[in-house]
Amino acid sequence: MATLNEVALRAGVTSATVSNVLRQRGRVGEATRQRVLAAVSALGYRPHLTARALAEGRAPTLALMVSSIANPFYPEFALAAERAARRSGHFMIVCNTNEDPEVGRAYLEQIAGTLSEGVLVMNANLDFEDLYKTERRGAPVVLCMWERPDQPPDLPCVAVDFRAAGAIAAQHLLDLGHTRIGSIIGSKRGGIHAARQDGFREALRAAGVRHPQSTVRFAHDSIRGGYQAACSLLETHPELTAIFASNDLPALGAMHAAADLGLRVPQDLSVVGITDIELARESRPALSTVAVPTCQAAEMAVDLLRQLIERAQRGAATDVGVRAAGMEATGAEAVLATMMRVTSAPILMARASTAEPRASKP
Amino acid sequence: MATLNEVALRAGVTSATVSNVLRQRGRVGEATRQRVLAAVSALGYRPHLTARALAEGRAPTLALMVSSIANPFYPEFALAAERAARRSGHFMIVCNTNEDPEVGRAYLEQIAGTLSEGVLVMNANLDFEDLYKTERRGAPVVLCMWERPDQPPDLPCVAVDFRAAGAIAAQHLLDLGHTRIGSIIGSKRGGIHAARQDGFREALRAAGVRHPQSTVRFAHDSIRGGYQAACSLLETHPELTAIFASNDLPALGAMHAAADLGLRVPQDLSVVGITDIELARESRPALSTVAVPTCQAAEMAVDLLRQLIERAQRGAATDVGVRAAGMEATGAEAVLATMMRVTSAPILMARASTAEPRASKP
DNA sequence: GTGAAAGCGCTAACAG
DNA sequence: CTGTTAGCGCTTTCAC
Repeated sequence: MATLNEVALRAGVTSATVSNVLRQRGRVGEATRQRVLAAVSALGYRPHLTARALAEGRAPTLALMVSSIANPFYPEFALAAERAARRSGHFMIVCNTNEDPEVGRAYLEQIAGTLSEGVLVMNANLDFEDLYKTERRGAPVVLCMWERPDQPPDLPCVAVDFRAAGAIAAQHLLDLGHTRIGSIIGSKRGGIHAARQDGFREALRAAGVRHPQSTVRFAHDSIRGGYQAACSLLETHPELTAIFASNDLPALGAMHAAADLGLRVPQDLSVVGITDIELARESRPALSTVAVPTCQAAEMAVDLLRQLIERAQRGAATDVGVRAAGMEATGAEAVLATMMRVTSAPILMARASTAEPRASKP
Repeated sequence: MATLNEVALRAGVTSATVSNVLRQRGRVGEATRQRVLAAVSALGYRPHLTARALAEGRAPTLALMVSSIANPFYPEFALAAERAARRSGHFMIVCNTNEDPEVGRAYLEQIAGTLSEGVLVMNANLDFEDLYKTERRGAPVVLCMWERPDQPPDLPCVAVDFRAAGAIAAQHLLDLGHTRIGSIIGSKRGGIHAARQDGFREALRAAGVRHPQSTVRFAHDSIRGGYQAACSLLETHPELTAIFASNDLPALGAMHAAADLGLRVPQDLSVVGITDIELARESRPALSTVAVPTCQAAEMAVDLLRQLIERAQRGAATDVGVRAAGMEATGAEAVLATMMRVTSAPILMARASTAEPRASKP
């Protein structure tokens, strides 16, 4: 691998000049410019990214922390995030934490600020303390899918209004005429899907539809989890005409359960999910769901991160930027702490897994 | 971020000593060692990976080239590969080429040898010339899922015997008593799935079962592609009792098609795929398929890459290592060019999508 | 316009 | 045992 110096030697100039030519900086004589360019291509010179980053005082990558890239939701996000990162001149390192905060900490310790200029966090079960520490060390952190725009966290984030998503799902079922609806929440009670559950529940209440605790199941956020929860739900509550799942995977599982119990979807049972992962379009019947702007979120997250990085490099002593409504500017720290972007609203994707309830259902 | 020098200052030693302490190198007095360690934790020192890599003459990452991480097969592989990479002290950069050789080239140009020490290539539609060039520049390249152990490529690779996989799928169908079998190939004719098709076809021929061209469809390697191909197949050949798909996604699509055409799987139609992606276990009915050792392949690929990297660093002038059978050692170049590892054999996962054909089928 | 020089943070000889 | 000295390959003032 040819170095700058070798190129310089061959062109009869100094490495500074070659650097200037390559970076289109200052005024270099046209003649030398040509000589340099010739040498560059003759030697097949390519800049050494590691060396460049070190000299520039930056880091060449962004880190994406996920619990496991194998979760069907993440690859779509990762794809969009990587594209966006490339646009800002970064490569993307994928960090699978396997839901283990220790692993997450080890990653942050090692690469934040040294190999990665900033950190994107998908729901990876990280210790917030570790994230604060990372930030204090100078490596910006962005939470990629915050579920409560109404309650900004102490970290910059991109928020998706999942409460609205839950409400939209509920409204869809209500509009079809359902009144006996079960729900499957793909997290612990009060866990990550709480906002979705709240939105759903409130929409039902507003419509005067009962939704007793006994028709709610908390499940693992997977097809299998949804399957089990749905079986339990339908066994104890055969009168249900619809099931809401807080995520697409459990919704898919619920459809399987229905099939195994001899119920036809959507004639005997309607099923609706949230997210609109690719699989939702490919299932049989196609899953009705509330689409969340995944790609937009990824782009906004990377963009926010980029801005934070720029600010950090400029010394954090300058302007204010976007911040959460209702907050006073109490110094850069506080402003950073509540910086939030909100994606566009979730939208209903009515497909084949929902329909009007059959009047004849027992 | 504290630097080595700051730590040294505080401990009253020189940065070299701190480095020695941290890297457990040479003999450092216990007293100074303690002082250094104290300073390290007082300052919260963490080594700067970029600087370290530059000084050591290595690169801190491995690059994984995939066409799109959103392809359901890749995340499982990427997860295993990342784990393995961590073990060898590397972080993993994901490079989505979007099937575009230009994009792939741009990645290779930029990071191979400068930010990434080596390159893992999943079927990413890359230009082989670019890969050779990358290798010549000193960044080892490993093909991760070579489909023909019998025909080693000119690049180090991990091969999976997909021909055997095709044969196993065929044998499964034959054992069940099927004789009228259609096949869906998830690539172009003679394309990437050719070995799977060959293995399948030969097994049928060996058993004396006819498999005319008219019962073969080439399709896009996706659920949708499989769906369309299966519709076409079943429309023109209603007598078929089974369908073989060269990949799980098209197999899943074939199941959907059957459902839409009023055929029950497996009673009216058996479907078998290849790979055993997670989804295969979660489909209804669960897909019978031939499992391929994805994780093992990932680990072997990273391991092979690690060895190549080590060799490249030692100067490529030493030992010979594993190489394809029947090749003479004609210098390091030639040896490298034909280095291949073969994973353990694919195995049948007989699940619910296959059964004996109904005697009564028209 | 171009070169000389310092330095990014760390490692790796080699002296002492 | 510890310090000194050179870099790794590149960028970036600042003179000439």
